[in-house]
Amino acid sequence: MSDGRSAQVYGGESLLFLTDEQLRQGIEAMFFAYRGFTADPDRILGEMAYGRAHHRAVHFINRAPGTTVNNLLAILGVTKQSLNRVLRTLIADGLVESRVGTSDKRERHLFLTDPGRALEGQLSDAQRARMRAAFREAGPEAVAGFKQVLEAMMDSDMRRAYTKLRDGA
Amino acid sequence: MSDGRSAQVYGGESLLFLTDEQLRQGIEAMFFAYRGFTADPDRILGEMAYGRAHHRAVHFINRAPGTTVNNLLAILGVTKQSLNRVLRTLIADGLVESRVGTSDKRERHLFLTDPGRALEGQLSDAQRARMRAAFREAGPEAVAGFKQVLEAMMDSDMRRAYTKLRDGA
DNA sequence: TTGGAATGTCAACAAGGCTGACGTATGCTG
DNA sequence: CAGCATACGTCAGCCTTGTTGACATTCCAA
Repeated sequence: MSDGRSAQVYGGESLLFLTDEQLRQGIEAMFFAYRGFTADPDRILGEMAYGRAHHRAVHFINRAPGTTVNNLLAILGVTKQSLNRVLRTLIADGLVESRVGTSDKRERHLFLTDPGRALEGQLSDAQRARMRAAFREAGPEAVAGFKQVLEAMMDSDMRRAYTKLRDGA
Repeated sequence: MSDGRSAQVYGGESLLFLTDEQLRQGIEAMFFAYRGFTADPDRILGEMAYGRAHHRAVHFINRAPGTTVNNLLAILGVTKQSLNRVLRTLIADGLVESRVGTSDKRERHLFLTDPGRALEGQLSDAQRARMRAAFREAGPEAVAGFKQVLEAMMDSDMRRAYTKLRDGA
């Protein structure tokens, strides 16, 4: 598997993009790019008492207002204790509102307040700016390929969450 | 910036791939895909006393044998205290060897031992398997686009490190 | 009415970032 | 040679964010 021969030409089809060397490039590209991807919001969050976990929570609450805690848990892939710690501070600081469910009163539905929306906007503006610059530099076809590969890289659970968010909130 | 109008058609050129909606998809794709990207090595590491930080160190030492501590520091983007904690355990466990430099005796050159190479192989086999499946599913053109966008998303420092590793170790 | 689901909370812990301070060995430069 | 800079290691302490385990509460549903 790591003998560097995983991309022999066989069946008459060139698979040079599957060499270990190509795969290693992809791995390192993901590593370095993810750093850039999080750098701008991290800078903003560093000036406050918040971290990346707060950003993620705020992002997905904004994305799907009224989502339940359990729902958010599944998307973020952390324990309820971890998420709860983050949510508690966001609620205490008045950025997130938690409303008891109407049909099922066990559930809590989460919403951003105005200040919460303001923070979300600030963070995602920064992140979008970098994404926009990268998309513009690479061009539409590259962007399509970028999304295809990323989607194929997800665990099936995450892929379902991703496409669900994408195709209709 | 977040008014959803950032992708008007102007100058006669369609920029529909730059809508806030498209950018948000890219952001979420990065988030979900990165989880998949790290999942397999994390599972392996979880069974040992190691974490993601050890994986990163081992990866880049394998990638550039004899690299110095300072060099690795720059690539990983962490403090020397953070890296040192990781390196100390790897050296103590006999996975990494640290040799005093010959020309400059202040420098330490880092190498994987045989057991170190074995671990690196195990981790990168797992990570490559997922990357290979994703590349195969998406196809060569998507892979090219994937790399283009990721490269464009990096900070310039990281981009330099990435291309340097890519074009000639 | 009872079991289970959804939520919240407390405690304890670990990984892995960070800063600051300090020490040592080595290299370079005036 | 003296002095400053560089490379590295280390100690101490802090933060965020993840984990497990235990337990209480609330409420739906069989």
